[in-house]
Amino acid sequence: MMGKAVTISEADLAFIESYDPSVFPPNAVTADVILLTIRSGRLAVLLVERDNPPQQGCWALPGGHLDPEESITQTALRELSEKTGFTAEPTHLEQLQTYSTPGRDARDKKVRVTSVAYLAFMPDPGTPRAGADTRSARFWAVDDLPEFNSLIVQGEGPILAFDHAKMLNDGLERAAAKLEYTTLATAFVDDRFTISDLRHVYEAVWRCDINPANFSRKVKATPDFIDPTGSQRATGRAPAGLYVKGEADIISPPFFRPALA
Amino acid sequence: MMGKAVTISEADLAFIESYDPSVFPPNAVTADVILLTIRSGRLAVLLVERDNPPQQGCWALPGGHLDPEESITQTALRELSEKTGFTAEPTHLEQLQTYSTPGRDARDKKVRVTSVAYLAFMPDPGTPRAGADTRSARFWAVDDLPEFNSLIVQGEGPILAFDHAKMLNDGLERAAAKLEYTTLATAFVDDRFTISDLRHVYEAVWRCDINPANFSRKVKATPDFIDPTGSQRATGRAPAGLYVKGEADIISPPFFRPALA
DNA sequence: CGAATAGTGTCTGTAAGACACTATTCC
DNA sequence: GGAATAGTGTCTTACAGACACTATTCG
Repeated sequence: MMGKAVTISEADLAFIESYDPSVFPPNAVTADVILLTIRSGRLAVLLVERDNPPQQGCWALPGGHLDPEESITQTALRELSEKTGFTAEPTHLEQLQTYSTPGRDARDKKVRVTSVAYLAFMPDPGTPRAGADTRSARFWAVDDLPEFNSLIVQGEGPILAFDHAKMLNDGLERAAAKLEYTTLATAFVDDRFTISDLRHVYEAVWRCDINPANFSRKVKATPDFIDPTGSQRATGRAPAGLYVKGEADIISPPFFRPALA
Repeated sequence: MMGKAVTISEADLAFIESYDPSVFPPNAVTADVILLTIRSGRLAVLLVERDNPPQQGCWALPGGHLDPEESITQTALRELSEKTGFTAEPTHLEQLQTYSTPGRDARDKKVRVTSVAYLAFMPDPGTPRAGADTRSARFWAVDDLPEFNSLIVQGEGPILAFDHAKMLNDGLERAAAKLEYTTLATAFVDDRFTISDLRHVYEAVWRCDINPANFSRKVKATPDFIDPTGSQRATGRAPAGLYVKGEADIISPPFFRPALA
């Protein structure tokens, strides 16, 4: 559903003319992107190594400031492209949550920094190149990141800047939840894929094993989840059918992930 | 899980000293609250009639500007209290989404206005009183609001300001979805409630009839959803057991709402 | 051949939903 | 008594998950 276009009345035009925005305190608004992909069967997230203060040398989610004429979603896409050199857009992008706790960014001492986090999925886009303000950029397997709620030991993994560990955690939970009732697993695989490819997405995001027989049957029984192409992929041990994403965005009944261990 | 507390290094302190926030364009950040309750068995939302431009005379979600020292969640609670006179806090408050499309607020001509929408639930708190900048404040039954995606005819219902119709729509969808897999229906009823009370919440939010027999059995079979108090309420036709909310926040397996008609 | 993968058949346990039926209270 | 509400019993259907089994390809 679209919002109704806002028309500006004459009374409002007059008001705006005389409106003084400086009566309200200044704010900075940024967008940060949690870009997830599957590499070597493992769930991985894109991080950039900061080349400037604050938190110079820490690893952070790619992101940056909202420009005046762009939507915050456009900010997310622009920063992702600028910081990583990727030309392809993610196959899925959704807003996750907004983080605005006072003190989350050291710059809060001068201006309040509110960040809108985005969650993005795409098939493995290859190796990023470091962009503006970044020392390096790479995918990290989520399993290789330090436990978010334990002490971080130098050298064992990247140190995450700001509250990005919390953002990432929220994003991983959202991703796992969304695979239950949507067809978003297809956002992680190439245009044409096998049912095994799709199952590997579920296994990576949910961190569990899934029975191939039951999964195959369930995917094929869900209306408009996947459409057969008729062709087969013969690179594996046995030939497997190739499919494309179907029309459905919501799957009903849902796929349930196993209860947490 | 908590985010790691951010400690500020000496390098960052020096950086912050010299940091000039005016290199980034100015922004306004606001919080708007979608407060839902059940009145006379119908789902209702709190709206305030604007007494100042822009969109003077339109109905809007209660909300306002982020103060420098508060979290955006605190902004939501403060504005709700200021605009309606309610002293009790909602029994549930969660962040919904952030709205930042250029042009969503006429003040965008001077300063970009980004709004963080919150979704709140509580038992019927009675009649609000209009606060600062508001001509009046009242609950509207959601069914009595004009269709969001049709032309709004003057006099048939409140005209919603800004993109608040879209926010409300997103909030209603979130509320309906959350009743499926959480125990949040209890946030709409008093401390002690009957199973019928709880069923009426589901019926109002999902806008459907639910079989009382199956609902009763399912609620009682879900571990830690509700705890019996031992006492009974005798105001209805037949005595009904009184319950309080149990420990669980998530229900598994979920309650499914009927497929959309 | 043996190992690995793709996929079918079949069985079991759980749960949603339909509905008949009983019990209690108010009018 | 009659109407409305609270709650139990029971039956049917659907589906998740377990697992045996077949088919195909690669080494």
